[in-house]
Parts: sequence; C-alpha cells; structure tokens
Amino acid sequence: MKPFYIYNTLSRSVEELKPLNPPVVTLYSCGPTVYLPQHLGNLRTYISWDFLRRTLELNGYQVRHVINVTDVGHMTSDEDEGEDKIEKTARAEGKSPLEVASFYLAMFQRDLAALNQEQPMVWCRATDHIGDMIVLIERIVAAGMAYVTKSGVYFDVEKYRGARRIGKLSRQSLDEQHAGQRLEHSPDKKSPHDFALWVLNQPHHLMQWDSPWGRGYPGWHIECSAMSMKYLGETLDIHTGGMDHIPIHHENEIAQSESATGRPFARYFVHSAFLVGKSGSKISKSAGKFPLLADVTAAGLDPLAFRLFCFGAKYRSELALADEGLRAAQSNLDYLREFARNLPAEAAAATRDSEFAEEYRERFLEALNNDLNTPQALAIALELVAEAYRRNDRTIWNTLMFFDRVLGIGLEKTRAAGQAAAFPPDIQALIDERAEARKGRNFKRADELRAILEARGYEVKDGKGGAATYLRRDA
RNA sequence: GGCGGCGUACCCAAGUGGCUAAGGGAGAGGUCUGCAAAACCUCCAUUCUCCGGUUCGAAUCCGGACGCCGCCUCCA
Repeated sequence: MKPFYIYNTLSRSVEELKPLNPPVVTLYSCGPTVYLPQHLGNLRTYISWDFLRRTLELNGYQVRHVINVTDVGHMTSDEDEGEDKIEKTARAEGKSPLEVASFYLAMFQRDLAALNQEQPMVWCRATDHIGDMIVLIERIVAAGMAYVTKSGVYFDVEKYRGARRIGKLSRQSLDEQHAGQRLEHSPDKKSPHDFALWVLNQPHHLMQWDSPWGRGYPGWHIECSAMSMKYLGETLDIHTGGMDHIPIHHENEIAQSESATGRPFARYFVHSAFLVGKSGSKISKSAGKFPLLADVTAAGLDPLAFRLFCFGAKYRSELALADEGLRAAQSNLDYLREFARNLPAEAAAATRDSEFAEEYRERFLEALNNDLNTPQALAIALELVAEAYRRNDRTIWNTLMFFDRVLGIGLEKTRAAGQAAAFPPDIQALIDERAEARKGRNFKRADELRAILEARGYEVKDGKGGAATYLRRDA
C-alpha cells in the first residue's frame, strides 16, 4: 500500500495517514444544518470528502464514512438563547421543525446524488440520537468537567484547561478569544468560554426532550461527539469539516469527548476551504442570496461539471466561483465523455492498456496521495487522453476507469449509452431524412435538419463518406 | 483588539529553494471536413502584487508595504 499524505490541522502539517485499524479508516464528516437548501459552497465541501474517501478506497482502504445532519439546536442569536434556525424556517413555512429538516435533508441528498457522491455508511440525524447525547453528557458530568445550572448543563472550560490543552486546533488562547465580547452570555455560566451541553428552561423552543436535568434540548457540539463515537468508536481516524469549525465547534468537540473518554478523539482533523464569490467573499447561508446546484443546471451545465470544477482546485484552497471556470469544467467533462463515447470496442475490451498509460496511472495516484492534489490529478487525466489521441492508440480504458473511481463522472455509463444508440421513431425519421439529403448533396436541407436535431437535444457529427453520429447530449 | 488565510497570464488553478513557471477555459493561426462539430498541431506569463534581504540560486525562505478575505455568535 502506498503512503497517503494529508494535512492534519492538529499538527498543522502534512502527515502520512496511519489508521488505527488498517485497512479500515473511520471517517466522520461534520454535516450541515438543514433549514435551507445547501449552497454550492456547502456542496463543495462534501464533494471534497468524497474525493478523500474515493482516494482512500483507491489505495485499498475500507472507509467507514459517517455524515451527520444537524436538525436541532442552532440559535439565531446567542449561543444559548434565541430562536433555533430550523424553528425559524418552520414558523415561516408553517411546518414542523422535523418536516423542515426532512425536506432540506432530502434536497441535500438529491444534490449529492446528482454529483455522484458515494453514499456514506451512515447518515445520522441529531434528533435520532438524543439518548446517546444524554449518556455522553452524563459521562462528562461524572468526570467533573461540567456543571448544572437552571439554564442548562455547561462544559467547564476553565477546569478542562487545567487538565488538558484547549486551543489545540485554533492555536488561540482563551484570553485571546474575547468570547462574549460581541454578545451577551448567560449569567449562569462561570466563564464566557463555557458552552452548553444541554439547554434547560427554554419553553418557547419547539423541540424538547426529557433528560436527567429536566426538559430541554442538546447543545450544538455534543451531537457530533455522541454520533461519531457511536458509529466509529471513541477514537476515530479522520474528522472533517469546514474551516469555520476549527476554532469553536471542533475545539469544543475535542474537549467534551476527551473529557468523557480520556482518549484522543480524532487522530486527524481535516478542514476544507471555502468556495468564494467574485470579490473573494465567502458564500454563506446567512448572507441571504446564495448559488445553488439548480442554478448551475439552469445555466445549461451538467451537475458533474460542478464536480469537476471542484476537482480542479485543492480542497484547502479557496475556490472562486466563476462562470468561466464552470464552463471550463464543462468542457473537460465533454472532452472525457467524448472519448468514452467514441471508444472503439476493441480498445474498451482490452484487458491491458498500452504501456504509455502506466506512467499516467502512477502519477495520478501520486498526486492524490499528496494531500489530495486533485487539480494535478485532473491535469494528468486530461493529458493521458490527449496523448492517446496523439498516438492514435486508444487502449487506455482500464486506466481511465481507474481515474474515474475518484473523478466520479460515470464514464462507463457514458460509454454504454454511446453503444446503445436506439432513437425514438421521430428522431430516427429526422436522422434518415438527413442522411438522404446529404447523400443527394442537399446540404441546405441537411443543415436545417441538423439545427432541428440539435434543438431537440441531439449532438450531430458528420464524418467522411456520409458517416454521421447522433447522440443525446445528456448521455 | 486577537487569530488565520490569500495575492501566479483575460478567467479558473497547480507549483512552496535549482530542469524551459503544470493543466484547463477563453483567444489567434493551421490540419481534417460539403459546412459545422469533435480531435490533433502551433502560438499565447524572461515572469509569479510591490520593495528590500538571505542564498551560488527564490514565485517558493525572512522583513516591510499595499490589496483582498475569513474567524473570534450560528455557518462547509
């Protein structure tokens, strides 16, 4: 097995991955809050984790991937008070919080499917794991790292600071954080840094559960600790999330998890950079208007063009969303598909590729194993195809299939669709008429028919001696 | 106030001490073609925001300036 290197926020350096129990790798991805559609920035993050997972699988690892969904607990204002964002949407749309969450979760999952994301082993929702969270909070309380007040159960950051280190990830000392400077915090908290494990006495909150401390609901961070440990064990290999989770969410997850178990929580923390707008500013839900996958398809682009667009930049670099960039990705997609469609049967059936392809295969894997350098990997894939055209030797299909295990653009499907070219009768009639016209050198009519076919979503390509191919665009 | 990141051609984007600064898109020219498309070939940054420094050698390291952005409240 070749070494796989990944940037670990814990050490701030690229490290070789050494899973706890190889060949299994446990991977937990911090999921989104489902009260609005997930924008392209959110989707980029999950596609990055899909690249990570597929690369690990390409290396022979068995990945146990869990993605959670936050369907309770986010405040609009203070960390402990105020209205839950899901509840806010629920009130606005006249639905129950669970209906809102289910609706946007389904939309999120549809988007990921359209982007050819592999299904995680487990999708877990916070509201299905309240019991697990309560058990974990009890362990933290028993460890003496939390205290109970009338407004909730809080994690005692000061006490934890004495025992271990906080600021492992953000490299910020507590004094530097100025927590509570911009917002009021609960007077019950011993320190503004303390965060809620369980919130009590918020009668207006719609989602409430019974607990040993009274009726209430869980704090935000506890769900990830509880669910990741439940499905992946007390120490997981890789924990992923957006950059924005480094200073608060993941810091707190580590603190509460390690307080409960006394063991390291995650061996590798991997964080992704943002998709940004044209001014370089972050695309975020709270900013009001934000681009969706539906906008990409409405612009006539394939969802997989967005996937390739993301593949074209490193997960740790900000990526600027630009129309020209998306169109470039669509061109790459068309280029690869075109090759797959027109692949001669004998080239597809070959069990061994031509020798020159071998070097590309190695370079591709090497690029990915170097902290997921997807843009380099993409360049290598495109170069291989160009090289095949140049040599007029297309026996590279096995290598392309190898690439597609991470690229995830479904080239096999494209090729199969190219083989089975059965057209609807009306389309076939137009094709036949066009063949006749060309045969009779009636090019004016032939061009008209080409325009009609193209308008119906077919691609028309003429070859020598009256040959022509017709393809559905979306195949 | 603190912490962090970024600035590579018209656009997106690799490269982080040493072969000619990846790759794609756009653009220009060409081959092929009834035309168009696709594909292929050629061209397209003596230079990496700017100014100093270290070094035999820097886009890459150090210092400074300018510009853009993120986080410290929920956010991928």
